[in-house]
Amino acid sequence: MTDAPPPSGPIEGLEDFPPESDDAATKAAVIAAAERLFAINGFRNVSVRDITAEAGVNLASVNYHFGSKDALLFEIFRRRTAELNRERARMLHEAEGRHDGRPPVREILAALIEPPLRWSGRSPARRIAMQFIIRARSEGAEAVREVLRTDVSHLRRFADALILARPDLPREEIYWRLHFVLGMIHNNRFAEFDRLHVLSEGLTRESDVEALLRRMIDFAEAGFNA
Amino acid sequence: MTDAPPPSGPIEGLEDFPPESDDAATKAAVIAAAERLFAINGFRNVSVRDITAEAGVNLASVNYHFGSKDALLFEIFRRRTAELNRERARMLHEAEGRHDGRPPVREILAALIEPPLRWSGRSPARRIAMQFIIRARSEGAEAVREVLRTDVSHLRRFADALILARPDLPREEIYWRLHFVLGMIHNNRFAEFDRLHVLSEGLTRESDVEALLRRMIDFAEAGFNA
DNA sequence: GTCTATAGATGGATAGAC
DNA sequence: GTCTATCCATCTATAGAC
Repeated sequence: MTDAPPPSGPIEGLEDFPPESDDAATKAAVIAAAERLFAINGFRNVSVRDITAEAGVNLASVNYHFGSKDALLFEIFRRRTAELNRERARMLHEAEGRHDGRPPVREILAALIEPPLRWSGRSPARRIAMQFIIRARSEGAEAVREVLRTDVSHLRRFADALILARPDLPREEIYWRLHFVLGMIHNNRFAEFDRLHVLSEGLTRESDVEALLRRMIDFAEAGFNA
Repeated sequence: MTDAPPPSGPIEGLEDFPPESDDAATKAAVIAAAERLFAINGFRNVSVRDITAEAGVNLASVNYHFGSKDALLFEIFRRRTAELNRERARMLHEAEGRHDGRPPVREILAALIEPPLRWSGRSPARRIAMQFIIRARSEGAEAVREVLRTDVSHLRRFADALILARPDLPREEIYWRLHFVLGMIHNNRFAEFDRLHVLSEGLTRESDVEALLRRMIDFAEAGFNA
């Protein structure tokens, strides 16, 4: 399963969960290892044994610190999505500041799209975190799916901003178009990029995040203003 | 796992795999049951025991007829996607016939979007089939992912048609926009619809397939022509 | 070709010593 | 809090009688 378990020393992806005690160091190592393995191999292909081996900690520590494998996944998912949505909210807030509380559609969409895109292009740790979120969304256990189905708090303000920006559109239309934009975002998986790469015979390069970002926002804005 | 194992009699979803012999009847029952359970509960939450119980056949028959659980999933996936892509190809072919071999962007996108959308809205069996495809795409085993990554034969003619329709656009741009449209399509899952329903406070009704179809094509066309 | 019984492997979780 | 050893449930896959 894992080909290159890192020895000791600083663990990739740890930067966002700085250990504050010896206890927290173990938790952080487990989280970093689990996030990486889940992101790369998928949830059902990673066992607790894989995680603890990769983290260089004891097999029992997952259950000791998190309660269960599912609870571990859930905790990582909540942390990462909270972090991501904070970035999005901040960008939206800034756009509102620039436009008297009524930013145009393009800036609202940029606030929604940019953070996940930048995560995908920044450090390896960030790319891992983003792929983890994307995979957890579709492969996660019941708890994750429950949150997905019912927690829309982070989307509410985006929907409201869009309604304010386009008061002429029926609200129903706004929601659907937001749904389409989210679909575009969630489709940014490794596998889909690979496929696109094959189809385009190497023409598409997802590593050029700035270009991809511009393309996505152009497309989404035009669709939204159809 | 399964709450209502159907008794004997015609099995839902069987219509597309008409049994041609007694032997094929068992295969068809297994396929129908597996497709339904996978679509509703997800791949990792359905065991071979669940499938054979639901199908009313012997536990061993999955391995006897298909070789393994993974191979069963793979066979259903191949059948269904082949069927779906035949419909898409036919629609594209017809559009080409109407426009001297160079249909406009809107009709090309319609040929891509309409079949999966109509599956989602037609019979319960078709809706199940569509959800199965969507779930298998993200939860499937290695064989499915391998096909996803490398098999682009069904997309090739759509990409070519789009290039022909928009010779002014860089080909790279065409491929990316096609990727965005595919993202919109793949996002039509039960869970996403549920979430949208919560967000819109019941305003969105995915059961109105005609309206959703028009919305999707409008959005995609505008995005493509940005 | 069906079915029962079970092999064989995996993996989540935990007890209990340190 | 860590670690080893191990329990135990679950599941896929198969052997072998019919």
